[in-house]
Order: sequence, then C-alpha cells, then structure tokens
Amino acid sequence: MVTLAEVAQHAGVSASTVSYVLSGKRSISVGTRQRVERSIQELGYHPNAGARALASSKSNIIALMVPLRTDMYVPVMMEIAIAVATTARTHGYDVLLLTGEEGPDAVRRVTGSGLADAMILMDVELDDERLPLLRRTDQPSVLIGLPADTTGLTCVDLDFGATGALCAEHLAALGHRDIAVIGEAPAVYERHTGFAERTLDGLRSRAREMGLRVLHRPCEGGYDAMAVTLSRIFDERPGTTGFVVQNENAVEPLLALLRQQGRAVPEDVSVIAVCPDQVATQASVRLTSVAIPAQEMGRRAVEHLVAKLDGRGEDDVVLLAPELTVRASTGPAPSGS
Amino acid sequence: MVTLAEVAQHAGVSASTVSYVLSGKRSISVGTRQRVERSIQELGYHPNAGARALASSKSNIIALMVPLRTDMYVPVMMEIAIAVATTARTHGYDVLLLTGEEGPDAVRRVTGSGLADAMILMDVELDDERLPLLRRTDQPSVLIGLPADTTGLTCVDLDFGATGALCAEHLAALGHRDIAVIGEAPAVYERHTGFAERTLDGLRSRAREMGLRVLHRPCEGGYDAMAVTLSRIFDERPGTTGFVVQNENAVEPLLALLRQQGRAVPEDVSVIAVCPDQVATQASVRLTSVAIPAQEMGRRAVEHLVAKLDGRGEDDVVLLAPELTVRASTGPAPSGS
DNA sequence: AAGTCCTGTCGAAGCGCTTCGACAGCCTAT
DNA sequence: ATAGGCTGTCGAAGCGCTTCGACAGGACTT
Repeated sequence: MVTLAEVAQHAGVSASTVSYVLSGKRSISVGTRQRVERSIQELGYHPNAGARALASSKSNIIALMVPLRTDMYVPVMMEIAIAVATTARTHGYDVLLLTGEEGPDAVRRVTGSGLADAMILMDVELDDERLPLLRRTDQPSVLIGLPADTTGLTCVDLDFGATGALCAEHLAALGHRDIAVIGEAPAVYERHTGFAERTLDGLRSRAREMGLRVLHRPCEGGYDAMAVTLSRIFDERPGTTGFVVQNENAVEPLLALLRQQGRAVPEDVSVIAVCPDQVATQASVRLTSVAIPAQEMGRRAVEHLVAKLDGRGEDDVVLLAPELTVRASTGPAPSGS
Repeated sequence: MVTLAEVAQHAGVSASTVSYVLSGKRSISVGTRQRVERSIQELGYHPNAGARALASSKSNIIALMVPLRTDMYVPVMMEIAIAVATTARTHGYDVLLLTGEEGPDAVRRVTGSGLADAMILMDVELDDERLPLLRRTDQPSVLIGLPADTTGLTCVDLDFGATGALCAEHLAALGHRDIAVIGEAPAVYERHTGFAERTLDGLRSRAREMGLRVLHRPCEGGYDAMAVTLSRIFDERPGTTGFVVQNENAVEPLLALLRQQGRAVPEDVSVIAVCPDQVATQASVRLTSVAIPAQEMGRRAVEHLVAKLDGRGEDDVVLLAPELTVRASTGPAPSGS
C-alpha cells in the first residue's frame, strides 16, 4: 500500500505539498504539481479513506436508507438507489446502503460514528420515528417522501396531490363519470406512508370539482386479491368506466380480469396507472400513466444534499410536477353510460 | 462528539482499557467492564469509524457492485442487495453501494483506498474485465454469478444448468413434446452473462435425453416484442405446447397473448417461469416456476465473504440447487398433439 | 533601500483509535 | 520462601492524512 509520504519522497517534496496538490487548497507551482502527479501515477497511489476521514472529519460517504420490505414498488426503489449512487459519485461521494431494519438506531450509529457525512431516507412515514433524530443532529439529510411535518427538513418527492388531480382531470375530460381508484395495499395506508393518501386527496378534490364519483379500494397486488377487489367495485358501482391504479402489482391482474370479463380497454373501460414509465410501456396494454420519476428524485436528493454539505442550500420541500402520458389504455367514456 | 479518551476519563481507566472492553481482545475484570459500559451509555459514545479504520486497517465495510442497467431482473437485484445489507449487518459490516458505471476503476479505487474490506460483484459476465483485478488483489471477494473461468474466485449462483434440466423434465413428464424457451433479451446474450446460456444448455441436453424438441427465442420484455416472438414460434412449430420463460418482463405479455389467442393455460399450453416466487404468485395465472433464490444468494455471498475475512473459508463455487414449484400454469399436454 | 505583499513550500501537530510491550499484583508449584 | 505464570491494566507509538503557522524568496511599492 502506497502512502502519501512515499509519493512525497518519490517526487522530492514534502507530504503536505502532495496533500495540497490533491486537495487544491493552496496554490502549487505548475512544475511541482506535475512532478507530484507523475509520482502518483507511477506509484499507483490511492489516498487511504480512513486516514482521510480521520484527519478531515469528512468521510465523503452518503448514507442511503432503503425500506427493508421488498414487497412493493421495488423497481422505483432500485431506480432511485442507483440514481443516488451514480449522482453521488459525480460529486465525489460514495453511498452506504442501510436497510430500514435497524430503524432509528441506524441514524444514531451513522451520525455518531462519522461513517457518513449525510443521509438520504426513503419510504418516509407521515410521522416517522427517525425524524426527531434528524432534526436534532447537525448532519444534513434529505427525505425522499413527505412526512406530516416538514419543518426543519428537506424533502424531495413527486407531487402526488397534483398526480391525483391530473388523473381525475384526464378521465373527466374523456367523459367518464364513475371512477375507481385501486390503491396500494392496506398495509401501506396503515403505515401512513403519505403518498397514497396524498394522491387520493388530490384526486378526490379535483373529482368533486369536475363532478366525478370516486370509489377508492386499497388492494394487495396479485391476481386473486385484484379479482375480489374488482368484483366488489362493479357490484357497488356497475357504471364504473375509469380506473386509476397506484399499485404496480395490481396493474396486470386488473388488465387480465377486465379482458376476461369482456370489457375492452380502452373502449369500455379506461385505465390510468401511477407507475414508472417502464412498467407502463411493458404492460400488456400500453398504459396511459403518470410517471414516477425515480431517477429524477434520486438525483435531486443528492444534489440538495451536496448543496447542504457545501454550505449552500437550505431546508426546502421540492415537489416534482407530475406528467401524464397518454397511451393506449384511456379513451372516451362509452356513450351508453 | 464523544471520544474514547473521554469515556476513559469518565470511567477512570485508560484509553486502551476502553478499547479492549470494546473489542474483547484482552480480558477485562467484570467491575471495570461494567464501569466502562456505563460510561459509554451515559456519554452516548460511538467509536469513530475513520479512526478505527486507520488504526486497524479494517473498515468493516463490504462493497457491493450492482449493475447499472435497471432494465432487467430488477426485483432480483434489489432482493439480493437487501439480503446482502441485512446479512452484512449481522456480522458487523456495512455495505457500500457501487454501480457498475465505474467498471474496473471502482475495484481499484475501493481496494486501493481501503474504503472496503471486501467486495461482492453482481451481474458478472463470462469474461468480466474486473476479474483479473480481483485475482491480483488480496482483498477477498465473492461473485454472484459465474464467469467462464472460476479459478481463484469464489462464486455463488443458482445452478442454472440444473434449472433448465428441471424445466425440461417437468414438461416432458407431463407429456409435452414441443417446447419453446422465451429467453432473456438479446442484449443479455451479447453481454455473455452466463446464466441465460447455462439454463439453455441444461435444458437442451435434458430435452434431448427425454425426446423433447426445443425452440429457443431471446425476447425483449414487453407486449409488442413478445407478440412478434410468439407468432414466430407458432409459425415455426405450431405444435408447441410448453413454454419456459426466463425473462420476467415477458411473462405477463405471454400470458395475455395466449389468452387472446384462445389458448388456455394450462389446458392447451403449459408455462414455466424462471423467476422469484413473488413474481410467480402475483402473475395473472399462478405460475409453475423455478425460483430464483435471491435472498439466499445474497446471504450466502456475505457469509462466504465473512468467512474469508476471518481467515476461514477458501475459494469455492457454490451452486444452489433449483427448486421447481408446481402451480397452476402447467398441466398434461393436450391429448390431440 | 527598506518595507510590504504574494506565492510556494515545509514542518509539526493532531485527528481518535488499536495494539504492543511492560508491569504490578496475585496465585500456584516447588 | 522463591520462581514462574496468570490476569488486568496502563503508556506510548503509530496508522496516513489534513491543516495551521512559519518562512524563504521574488515582485512590488514608496
């Protein structure tokens, strides 16, 4: 293992000079810089991360806390995680992967040990038990998701309220009157992860303005659960012609069931999904959807965090504007209804 | 930030004693130990990761390199990553998330800087450019996946050869004669990620033994690509009654298309998927499948790595035995054929 | 000519921990 | 009683880096 001192000796300068070449914190003459850089190359020097962290009290690591559950919106999580990792690298940071398993202790451990300089939390609940800790510590953090109380916090999320509204508008504009929302699994609502509620609220209030009737039903993914949910919906509101689906795992089952019941999409029934574009384009019907901009969220989270680490940037709630893409799953409401 | 020295002072012992209490590397009297532990509690002490890494040349971090592409087998990747993270924690390690983006440079950077003590690589290609580096360094590593040459490497993977054979056997036993394999996207084969080939080889050789005719077609996921692929298959082999699907994104499209063509599953056509159980049970037909044991793979990889770090454990290729679960998508071949 | 300011470099201190060798005190074997 | 071996503790060195203050020498002022 090559050390700074060896590089210094090889280049005929002092250790501190090498350090300054590396960090650029003091001006160095061109000649010296080149000599040092050549030595670094030749010796294959890599600064030792531990020593660096110790001396500078900066680890250049961002901790990313992902939910432990692998049962929902997995592709979204993965995409965010990867966007976080790649964006972090472009700013010179590495990413430490924490699972929700440890809960608040993970926050304590990471901030206490100086393992990471900052954190990004995903899957934030409305009244998340990690939030008090975050507010108390002076370590910068960014949430992906929106808790009930955002004071003193920085959050990045899709504007789910507007998302719901957008869905309502689109269906209303097409002449639908009775619509059903297939929501996330009941567990999601119980955990009070806010996004599902926000979508629903946004949708409901716009629906009211536009004279739409809304029926909301949570749904575990999967064919069987969807079958039960769907038959209940049609029992209660036989005239339902529009669906908004927020649970990725319910999308295909819903399409399959509709087909099986002889209801054509989009001729008889329109379906909007709230999901990543990839899911929307790979479904058995190309789905009109509001995209969940996973990459964008990861990227923005990191950029905010880096800004904070650099002393720029303040607490802030960033809500990304939703975009609805019309594909083949929505159309005018059937004239009969 | 509380330091070791402060704890020592608070407990009335020397710094080294506190260190030994923490590490257990020397025997400490019960009284002293308790006193120190209480001080640690009261002061809320957390050892500084950087200092520790510097002094001990151990970071207690495992690097996990995940593929950058988010276009395929995402749930599997995510599940592995999470299993790696949680298993690592139980052994006292944290996980650093690297994306494939940096390529071999990431390996150099991490081993060179002592950022991590060991690495786990996912999505290994048959002739991966990172392998020479891994062989050269003395840092332990484990691959999830199987390269062409495994000498000097430790690998964990599903036994895809046996997986293919298992699929062939199951279909043959049910009386099918003509089967089609819907493979991964062409890009996967071009990259020479071995698992797809291995599945196919295993399947083909067992099929030959059992008198099955096999048609293999790679397929991008998605409805449209699947439609093209499927019609080609039936053009070429109208008597095809069995399908083996290895691409998660092709599963639902295939089911939808078969349904649309009036071919009932499993009465007219049988389908086996190679996918995580979750996908198999949430599909629109409960799929007979060979599970991809993502959690198990992540866990085993970490355990091997920890064994190596502890000086136990040698290079080794671990192939997990596949298990086929019969669900509702396979049945006897129609008697007419 | 002396004073002032840069620029580029160096030396040394210190970040918080681990670990080695030393050793005091006690117990046991002789 | 003495030597030898344990057990439990301490002090000090050092891990590889950053960073502060010092300062030599040249370029400007006045």
